[in-house]
Amino acid sequence: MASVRERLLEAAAELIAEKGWGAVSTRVLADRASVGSGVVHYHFDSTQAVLVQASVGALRAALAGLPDVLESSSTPDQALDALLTALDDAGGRELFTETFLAATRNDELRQAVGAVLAEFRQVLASWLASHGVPTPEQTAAVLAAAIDGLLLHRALDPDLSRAFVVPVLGRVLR
Amino acid sequence: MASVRERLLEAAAELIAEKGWGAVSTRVLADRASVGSGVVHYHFDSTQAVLVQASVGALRAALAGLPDVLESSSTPDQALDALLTALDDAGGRELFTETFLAATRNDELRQAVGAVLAEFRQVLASWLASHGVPTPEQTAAVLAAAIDGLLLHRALDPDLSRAFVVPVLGRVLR
DNA sequence: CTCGCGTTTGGACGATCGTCCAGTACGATC
DNA sequence: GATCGTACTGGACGATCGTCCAAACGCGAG
Repeated sequence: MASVRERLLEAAAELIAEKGWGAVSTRVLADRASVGSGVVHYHFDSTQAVLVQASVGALRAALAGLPDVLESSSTPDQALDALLTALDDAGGRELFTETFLAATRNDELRQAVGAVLAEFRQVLASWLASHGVPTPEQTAAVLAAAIDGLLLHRALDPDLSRAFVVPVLGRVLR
Repeated sequence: MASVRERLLEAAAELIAEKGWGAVSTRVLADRASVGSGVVHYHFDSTQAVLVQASVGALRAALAGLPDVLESSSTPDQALDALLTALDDAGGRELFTETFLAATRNDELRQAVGAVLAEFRQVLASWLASHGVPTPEQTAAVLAAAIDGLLLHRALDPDLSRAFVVPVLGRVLR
């Protein structure tokens, strides 16, 4: 069984995606991790701190998986498809959107998210550059934003499948 | 002075963008509208109902402005630029993202947002079609999602200006 | 002036919030 | 077996939550 600290972080990531950042309370969090409510403030300074660490951790985990996803793709369209698939699996789709939104209202979180996003763009840009995509930095930045928007819209509209999206969004990679 | 009902809806739209959907409370809402706290439940069934009506109203208002924005553009890139400008001005950038996110957790809101989104896509698709953009329906759907993602990322990264974005995203319109 | 009605107020209610803390459980050390 | 420190429990605290309601207000009709 994972440590209590890890269980709390896992529970936090689940609950942010499920109920929204503002609706994750100390007791709901402790219940989901199957621990007493007091343990949250034993391992963390505040309930907000758990949410910040959990969401940033999820972002970093997704970033760590990026090189593998890109390595296994030989064309830009394949990479786009693989990217969408990978992000779909990585925790609830809503987790990333919730984290970005919370980052606009919390300076510490904004800095951490900004750092992860910058590295995401850099990794993506260098792959794009080595595969002949023009203006790789700008393309990577816009692509990152577009993918975030797609994660959000797909939660509302199941028709927005990868097969539907890739042929269109793939045009920015030419 | 606008009616109390209208002031409450305005205040709700402001506060959703400012503090997040889950952090708009009955009393904060009443304070912002400069009314007593009880008046919220005189005009509306619940605090959630105010948020739903306010956010859907803002979405519809943005939709109503779309034809004018498109009419005044002659090229796809111009339209994209005008679209980003218009949405920047329409209430806090975070309002749309918050609304979409809340819609994934509230069936009534999901339906209303889905209807507005469908009409947005349809209007945009027919403009794209008449300006020679291929696969206009799919392009409109992906463009709508990409624009939402850009609104979110721009809140975190001021470098993501229109001049930066349009040349890249404009490639999907070719 | 007085009535009646739509509007608004501010406080009461129980539930839940974040945080804190006295107390318990338990393995390691002597 | 006694002692200790870490990990954890569950309840107490005051603040705030959504909702409801008795009372007061403003104003046109009679």
